Amino acid sequence: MKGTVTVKTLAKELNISIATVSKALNDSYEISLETKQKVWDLAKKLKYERNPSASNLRSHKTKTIAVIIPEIANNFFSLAINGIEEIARKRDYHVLIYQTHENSETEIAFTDSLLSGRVDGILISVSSNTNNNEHFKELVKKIPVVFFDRVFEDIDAVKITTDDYESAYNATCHLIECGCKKIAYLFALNNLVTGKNRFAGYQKALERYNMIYTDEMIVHYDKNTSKNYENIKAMVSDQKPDAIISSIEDLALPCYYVARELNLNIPKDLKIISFSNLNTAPLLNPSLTTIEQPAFEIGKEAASILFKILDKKYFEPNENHILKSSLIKRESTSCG
Amino acid sequence: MKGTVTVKTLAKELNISIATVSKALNDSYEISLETKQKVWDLAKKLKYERNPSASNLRSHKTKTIAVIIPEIANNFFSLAINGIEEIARKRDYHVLIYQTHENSETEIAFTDSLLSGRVDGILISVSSNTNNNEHFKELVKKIPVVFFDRVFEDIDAVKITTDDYESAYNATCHLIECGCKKIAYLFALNNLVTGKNRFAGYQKALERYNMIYTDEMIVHYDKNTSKNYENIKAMVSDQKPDAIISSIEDLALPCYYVARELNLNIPKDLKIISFSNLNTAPLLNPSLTTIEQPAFEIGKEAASILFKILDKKYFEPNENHILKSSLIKRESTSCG
DNA sequence: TTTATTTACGAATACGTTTAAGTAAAAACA
DNA sequence: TGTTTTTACTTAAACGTATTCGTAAATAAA
Repeated sequence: MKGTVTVKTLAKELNISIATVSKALNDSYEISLETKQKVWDLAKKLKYERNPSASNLRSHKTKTIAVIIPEIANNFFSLAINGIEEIARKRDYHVLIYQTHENSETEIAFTDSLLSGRVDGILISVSSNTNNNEHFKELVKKIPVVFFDRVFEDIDAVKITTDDYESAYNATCHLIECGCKKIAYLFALNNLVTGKNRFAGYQKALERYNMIYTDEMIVHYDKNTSKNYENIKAMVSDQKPDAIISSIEDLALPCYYVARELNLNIPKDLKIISFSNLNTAPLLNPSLTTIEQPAFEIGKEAASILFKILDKKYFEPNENHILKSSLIKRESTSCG
Repeated sequence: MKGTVTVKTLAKELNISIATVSKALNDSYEISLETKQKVWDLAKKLKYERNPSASNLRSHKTKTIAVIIPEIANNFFSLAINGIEEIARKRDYHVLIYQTHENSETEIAFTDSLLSGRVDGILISVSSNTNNNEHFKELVKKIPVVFFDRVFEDIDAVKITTDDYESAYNATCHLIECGCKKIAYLFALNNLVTGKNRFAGYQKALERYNMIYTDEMIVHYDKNTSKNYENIKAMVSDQKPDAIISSIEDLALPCYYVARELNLNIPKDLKIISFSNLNTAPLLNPSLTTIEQPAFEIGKEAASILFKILDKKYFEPNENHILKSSLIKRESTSCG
């Protein structure tokens, strides 16, 4: 690259050594303020930008973090990235994005490739059909990793989650208190604590009110979008539940279509409640009762913790930070 | 880093030079298949991962692109990133994300910092209050850049846009044909061709039907969300339009709230149409007529073109690729 | 056979930065 | 005064890879 301005350029121009220039740029105590100022001024004038590759190679710091998520085109994850980006920005860190599309192999390929020293740390929300946590157990030994929202239980790393159990429990109670007798459940993330806790909260609430569920009332998430629609439709037709709890946003919207198709009135014939960060929830027809996760805050928290680890100011890897979700009651569960 | 496996490790193990190892890893014709195979096998066995910093430093190729957008938590942009990521994935490229939050200075800081050789190319959808295209004129001389959706007219670079003029024209005609007599316009992106074209399409349609608009019927986008709501409400109260065209999604939802507040029935009293990629548009109350941009395809196209440029297989920088949006008519504009 | 060409590799250097180690001069101390 | 310490720099060696150039052996051409 001709014309590139490097430390050499600055050094030659100022008649000092490149070491001095480098140290001045890094605001080292070894350099006099006078010299630093000269270097900074010239650097600004010549629009010097430190070559990140050279810097990384020497210092082993990349000022880059990776975010691995299932899907970016999802309200929850894009809000989380928003939070992550905000924190990264303050620290002048760069953010790499990787989408797994819920594919476990892709996920492994990403994490493996990130071990080459491309990033300082990783934020990950694991793919729903990952059941191999052995791989992650190895990963966390090699590079700082913070898990958020979709996490494993027995991994020696910091995890940021929401109160999945409690919020599912509360949501179910809300339905029961509205008089629902048969509450179906749309099950997703079943091999992650996230999904397990949500389901457990649902179960516990039923138990408390001496209610039961059968396997026929549970619809499991399918990668195939139209399959999901079909499965929900079949379940609703067969079982005729008077309420549905959806453990993820993607399964809530099909419910609306199913209700229309089967001529069921929401909330009269069928009440719906879903984990969701849809900002149009209040405007839906009818407006959707949601369990809203603090997605932005989760992102911020995850990134903050990661940076604390990178700063070596944090030494409790096996900790679970739990943020509170909020149940926002709307028309889709209005009583009577 | 102790224990890191480098070319040196492989070379020592196989009793060959590091040059040979490096060439073998890059599948050079200079190396015999036999040797290559030995290197590949050992690399796999030892889980060798090429150090990207060292590689970049030497080769000046980063296998990384940057995406600069106003907001990630926006359906259009997250879908676009999705498309970009898909293409990048196929090429084993890494994707850095930067959010400007519609701040022009942030935008300039990002692009400047990216000139340090951190990325091979840039995809950008410019911030709405950027009116300084001089900066971008300089930028495109220094690094491959592809603009998408939010673009400038007179920049010597490839631009990927949608048929903003035509789709705004068609949308306006649709309203007029429904009998609307007074069509208000929510104006955004006014210093970009994108915004200008949309407005021009609106104007042209009115003109064709010998209709007029006054400045009072135009609401300009404000950074402040609640201001937007207030401005729209004031305009609707004062002007009593029978239809609104919103040039961006963010201004469409406030219309729903305003209509509720003012007790106006959509579509009877007020028809609404908006540029939008909301996947809940069909489920809103009432469902929203949208001009839907092929966001995913725009991302794919932008990334594809960027890679062609990086491959030196593309030499028409000043070209505008126009993809078609689709007008999806729903209840918010239903006639009679 | 001799000569020219091809094949397969190695030595050495450069990419731009950081940093350990060394040093002269200035300042502080005895 | 001489001695130690501090200040402000410089020298030189890395970090891990890619690449130019050189070369010995193998093959082809004469």
